[in-house]
Amino acid sequence: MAPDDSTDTLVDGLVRSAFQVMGVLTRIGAEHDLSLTQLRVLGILRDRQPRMSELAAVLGLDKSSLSGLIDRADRRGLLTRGTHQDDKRAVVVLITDAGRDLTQRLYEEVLDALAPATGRLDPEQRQTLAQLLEPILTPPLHLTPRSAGRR
Amino acid sequence: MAPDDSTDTLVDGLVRSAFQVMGVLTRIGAEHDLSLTQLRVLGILRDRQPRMSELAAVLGLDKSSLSGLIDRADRRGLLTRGTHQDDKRAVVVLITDAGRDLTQRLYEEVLDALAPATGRLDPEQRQTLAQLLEPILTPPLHLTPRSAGRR
DNA sequence: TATTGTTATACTCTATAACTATA
DNA sequence: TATAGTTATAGAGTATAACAATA
Repeated sequence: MAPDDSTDTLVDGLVRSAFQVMGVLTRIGAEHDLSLTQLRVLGILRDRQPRMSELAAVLGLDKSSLSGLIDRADRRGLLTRGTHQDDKRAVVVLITDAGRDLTQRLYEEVLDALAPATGRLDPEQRQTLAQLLEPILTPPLHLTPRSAGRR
Repeated sequence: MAPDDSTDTLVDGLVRSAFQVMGVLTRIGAEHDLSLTQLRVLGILRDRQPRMSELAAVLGLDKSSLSGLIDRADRRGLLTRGTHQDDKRAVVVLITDAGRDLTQRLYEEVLDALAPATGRLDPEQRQTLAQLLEPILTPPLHLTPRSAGRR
């Protein structure tokens, strides 16, 4: 309520940069026949093995929406479904080697695509920018890391 | 190529903040039965009267995709189609008063929704952050402002 | 009874291809 | 001929509702 000028300007910049970044992610995803959501799923699976319901919560989707999404990525061999040790109702989602390889390639393409933008700052400015972004980032929702109880 | 640590960390922050901002925009849009793209269209129309082809270019969509999108927003009275003065093939898109009102309300909701995040910085930090974002933002594609020749 | 996930259904979003009208 | 926009069509993404299996 009663936001000041600095907030206004900041939100404008955040929204514009968000659209710009999403544009890059969408384009790179599309070049590999991946939707933005699938891209995001692969990113999440790099270091987690969530169950369907956890994944749906993180993505802000209904669990029914996830079934088809995971089906399509599964059919392409990017991930697989596994069973949960303790809860026989649950399904855990696991990235495959092929999925991991693709994700790594995509990540490098994103870095390259954003290089002209990030390169307009010097290293010190990049560090400051990253540090200032940190507090505004919501801590990622807790996801069971590397499957329940393991590690 | 050969990105350093500061770039890596920055891109990570930019991507995460992008997903966070998009999450807010998607949710607020959905609460008003608007897709992210429709939200963006309304934002663009606040101060421009682009033709269909220009709008498609800015959004990165095929023009055929835009027809239905504009149809649905038109049916809801948020915008209208007008004719171009010089080119009888062209259609310009205009926001209506109702559309403008809704857009203003949505903008305030976005500010409110992001307030907990932006409030974690003090005004000086907000200003610095906005200034550091500026150089990484692509200048918005040129759109005929306020219809060709007017103003 | 409540929760996990899937399926059936419907609508939006998007692209490709074919079309009409105008340049 | 080329460009602007629409329409037809098809596939992906999403939500709601109903369902089976498990807790």
